[in-house]
Amino acid sequence: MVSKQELLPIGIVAGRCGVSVATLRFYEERGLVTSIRTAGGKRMYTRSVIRRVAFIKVAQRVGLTLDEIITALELLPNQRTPTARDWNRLSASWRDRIDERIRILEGLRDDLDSCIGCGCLSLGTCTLYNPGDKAAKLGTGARYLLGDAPSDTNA
Amino acid sequence: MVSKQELLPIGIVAGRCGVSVATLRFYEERGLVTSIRTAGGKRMYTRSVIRRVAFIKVAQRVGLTLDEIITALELLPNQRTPTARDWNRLSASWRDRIDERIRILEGLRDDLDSCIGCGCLSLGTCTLYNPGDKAAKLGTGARYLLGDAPSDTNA
DNA sequence: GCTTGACCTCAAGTTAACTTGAGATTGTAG
DNA sequence: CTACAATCTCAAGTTAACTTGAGGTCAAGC
Repeated sequence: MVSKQELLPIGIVAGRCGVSVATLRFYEERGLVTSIRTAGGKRMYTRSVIRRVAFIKVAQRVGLTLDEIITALELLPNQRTPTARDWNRLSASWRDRIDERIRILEGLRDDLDSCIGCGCLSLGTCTLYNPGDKAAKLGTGARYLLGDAPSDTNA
Repeated sequence: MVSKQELLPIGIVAGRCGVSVATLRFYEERGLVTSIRTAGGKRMYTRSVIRRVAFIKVAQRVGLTLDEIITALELLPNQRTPTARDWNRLSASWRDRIDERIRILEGLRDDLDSCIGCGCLSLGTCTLYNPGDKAAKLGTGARYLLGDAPSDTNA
């Protein structure tokens, strides 16, 4: 199924994708991309890998981890170009994720606004410190946005 | 200047702050907090450390790294409680940072919206892939939001 | 046939922000 | 006096997403 005409070596692909060759090898190791080997053992890529890496980078901008991206990619057809329908499904879920992160930041901004000038930061009463309720329902992907407070050590 | 009456041991402080004792030691090592030692060598903290840790955690939620927080703390008086003015100055700059992150996410969301259904992700034409201009002026603190595209390896 | 650049593998290093573990000490309650 | 929890120090481990390095191979040009 893979037309033989257009196989690209790793250096070219890296250049086109804006990543390093080491990154491509790393992605392959993680199962994010695949390559075909020449008789001499060199990786050759179909042009579709460029789109795939683009996908990965956009997903990372959305805040997904590589593991989450791997999962997302499993929902896509592995060897054919994703249809608008495939893409639609994913991008809609990404949109939700972005919206969620925006909401969190807006909440934080509002809390900050309500605190500017008071200098309180008094635990228990200050809404700025005490993000528990807001953070509770976040997916794992957004945790680093919140500092991921460790569970009580002693309390 | 430190009133002797109210020194707290590390476990209590950890409990009040919602961090582990190891984290407090780590923060001390990094110069984020200070302690007084008992004759036996145990750390004792003034209650102000609780406020300081609260400050650190909020700053982390805003997206600052510990190094940035160290810098921010240096702008604050080291031994007195920060005034509303001190706090105001910092929180205003945090607000800017949050606004910036919100703007980035909104831009990403809009790009995503314009792409939903088209499934393009075609490099060069798709605005979703190709965040260069938007990402360029970001502070280091927000880099992880964008995936921090490596500089050209080959190109 | 030799040089050279692109490529290969595998292992180890990087950064942030902690956490975990080992082994020793303190200090308080019984 | 003896437990025993709470501390202590110092070293090493963790996770993510790569990067860097060492040492070797492939293939095109001269």
